[in-house]
Amino acid sequence: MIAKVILTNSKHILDQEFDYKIPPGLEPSVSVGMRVIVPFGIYNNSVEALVVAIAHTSDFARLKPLKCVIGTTPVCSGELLNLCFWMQKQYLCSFYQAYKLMTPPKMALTVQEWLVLSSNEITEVTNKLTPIQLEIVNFLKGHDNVAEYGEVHEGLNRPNLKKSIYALEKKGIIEIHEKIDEGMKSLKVRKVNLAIPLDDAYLEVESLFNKKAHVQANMILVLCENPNITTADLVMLSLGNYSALTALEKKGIIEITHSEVSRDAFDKDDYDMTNAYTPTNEQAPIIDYLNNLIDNEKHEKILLHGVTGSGKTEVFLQAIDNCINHNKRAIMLVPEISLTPQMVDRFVGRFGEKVAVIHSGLSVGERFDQWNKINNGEVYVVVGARSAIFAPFDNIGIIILDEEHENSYKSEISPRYHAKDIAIKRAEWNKAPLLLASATPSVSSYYNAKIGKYKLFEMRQRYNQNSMPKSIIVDMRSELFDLKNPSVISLKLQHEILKNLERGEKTILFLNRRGFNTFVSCRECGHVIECTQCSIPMTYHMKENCLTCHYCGYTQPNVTICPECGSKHIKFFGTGTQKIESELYTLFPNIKILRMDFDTTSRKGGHELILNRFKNGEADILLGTQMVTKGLDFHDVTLVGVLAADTALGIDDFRANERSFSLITQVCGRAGRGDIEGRAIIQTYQPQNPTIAFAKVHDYKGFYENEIRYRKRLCYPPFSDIISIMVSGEDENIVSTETNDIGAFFKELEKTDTNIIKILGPGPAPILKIKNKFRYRILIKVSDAELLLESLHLIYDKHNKPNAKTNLAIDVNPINMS
DNA sequence: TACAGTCCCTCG
DNA sequence: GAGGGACTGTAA
Repeated sequence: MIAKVILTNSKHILDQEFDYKIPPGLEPSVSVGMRVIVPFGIYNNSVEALVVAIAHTSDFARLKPLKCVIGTTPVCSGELLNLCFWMQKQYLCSFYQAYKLMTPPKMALTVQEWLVLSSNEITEVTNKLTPIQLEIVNFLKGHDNVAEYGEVHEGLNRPNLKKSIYALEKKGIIEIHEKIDEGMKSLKVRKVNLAIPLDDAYLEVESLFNKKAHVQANMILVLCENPNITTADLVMLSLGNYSALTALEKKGIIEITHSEVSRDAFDKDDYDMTNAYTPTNEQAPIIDYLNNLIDNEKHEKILLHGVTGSGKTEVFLQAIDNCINHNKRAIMLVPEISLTPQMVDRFVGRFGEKVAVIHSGLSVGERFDQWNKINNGEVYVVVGARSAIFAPFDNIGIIILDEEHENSYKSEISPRYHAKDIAIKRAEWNKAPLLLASATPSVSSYYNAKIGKYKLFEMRQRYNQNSMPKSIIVDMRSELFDLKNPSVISLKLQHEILKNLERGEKTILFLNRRGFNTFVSCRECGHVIECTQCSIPMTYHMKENCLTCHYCGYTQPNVTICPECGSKHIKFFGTGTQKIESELYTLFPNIKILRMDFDTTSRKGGHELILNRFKNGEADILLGTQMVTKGLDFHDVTLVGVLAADTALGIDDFRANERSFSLITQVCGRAGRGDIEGRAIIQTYQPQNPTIAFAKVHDYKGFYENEIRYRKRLCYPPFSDIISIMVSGEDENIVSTETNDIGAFFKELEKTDTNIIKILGPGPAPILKIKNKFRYRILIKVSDAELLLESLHLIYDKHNKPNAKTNLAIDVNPINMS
């Protein structure tokens, strides 16, 4: 039998299949989707690989036998394997890149090479060694004749080092040993129990005390009261030590067992179980419809458009419950920023141990254990952000994407996939319904529902019949000139905040910019301080008195003189969350504010901490960036302020309107979830802008009709696909030339290919430089991206060579156009 | 002449 | 990605 494998070692990204003989003894244990170690290359180095097929014949005459199998079960099901191949084609990435998404981090084996000097009597041959070989021998002599390859490489820093090392091995001067490290493993603990009956144990204690072996005696006493505890706990509780422990084990009084424990992502004891409630008139038909699809194993795409607070989550919970009853699995995707403790509470509260939660706050170990639980079928539901769509389930009953319009579902690194597209594939293959839900569906999804590709459900009423918050638009243009208010907080908003303070109600304020000032410039020469590595203005952070680049994180001390002209007249422009915070303290001296942005939440659990403090009434105002717009459900929040509704409108992107509408609607939806009616103040410099006007009255349909006309007229998605081809690299000339080459290819193709609607560029990207890499780009608007894939693969293969000085990124329907 | 560096191809 | 072979460059 022959195994077709693909190397899954980051050092061998070969992206092709290799055939290996399966030694007869291993035949029963090798199957598709399993990890194996194969001998690779002329020296038969051990390399990890994944079995992607098993065949009877091979086109190659001399096959090597594979060395061994890793683990006992496949890490990749047939479905996920197919998904890897599909992604490889669709997203122009390597098999390895796709495979990495489906397995937990740090799972890969590491192979170390140890060099051992085999004899000291090398004086005769020493003369015949080349200088490099001599250096290696001397290095080993200085390290007790043994060193790891990496050490030698670092210590000598010579090119072609391996060549000389293998030459030395051939001469018999050194030996090369491989040491294979297994990577992440399950956490093991040692637990202690009595090996003899309890009565005998007390007799032992007595005799031990008589022998003055107090430590051992105490340890047994503690163990009698606390059976099955860990060795560490026993030593700690009994003030004992490990030598006494081994002594007791040798005497046969206690026994030590090794067991695996799961690194639990959440403590189940902290959650109260909740029960399903009777669905409302709007929820019931959707739940019935989904259950019917689940019962009959029928794939369908459903769009659920439900206003904020309409009880979408209960629909998810009941459909998932039905899946579990059918012994099927469910994937529940939420955007990372709405993966709040509140959200997790509801799922864990309903399904308890049947849920695995995957989020960015998990440690590598926790992630590994969660993945294993899913792969072993121990859990039924996965709740997680984008990458949770690759959960290794093989009997999926439903896939749900909450907030389906969210940008975070699109990966911005290769493979540049959209979780929605993966979800569609997996739902189709599993004959399961796919539920897309949002209060502000993406224009493309709503269009698909309108033309009948998706089944549409709408929920117009808030749960408990609460009304939508009443919104007021404040024209910020008149604020400074007519009302002489220099603050970025309008008089109207100040008034409403005061009202809330008096009544003891809570307020959420949203501003999509962190830091104190958003850019710093010289009043005399107009020079704007930019990041040294990116072509991006630096943001001023007052607390640290420094300038930070929000693209690469580069931080430098604040400037007092212009680095360009030496002038002392430096001015700070633009408003960030820090500035609002300090203005609020000036306006309302006794106010309590919690600021939630990247700067205050970057520590582990920071997000959770702030929300808990707000929940416990420790603040009057929650002020923050996008993080405050999603999924928060606080009943005593009655006022929401959008400080600058037009920040997202100015962006040069066809999705600017869509983004603004959704952001404003979502944040306003945080108000009035309790019994008191909510209010929303929307501050803008463009009060006549239709997007803001539609958002004010929560009119999604009006917004959609307006937007889809604009998209159709200018032939933007969903009426076309946009493909971005980005070349980046440290040398601007090389990057530019390469981009022009690719541009020429498509310009030529455009003459005959009717699929191509328009080509923009080649030219520099709007942000020319990020992290010292220059970026040039070509944008191609096509009727159907699928039809251009073949040409894209041609370009990708030609321009994506290893060791190239440039990097090529092809992105279909990118989220970020800068 | 002997070693070092470079290009290119292959790895099953 | 890494190694080998073929080839080229360079110091003696």
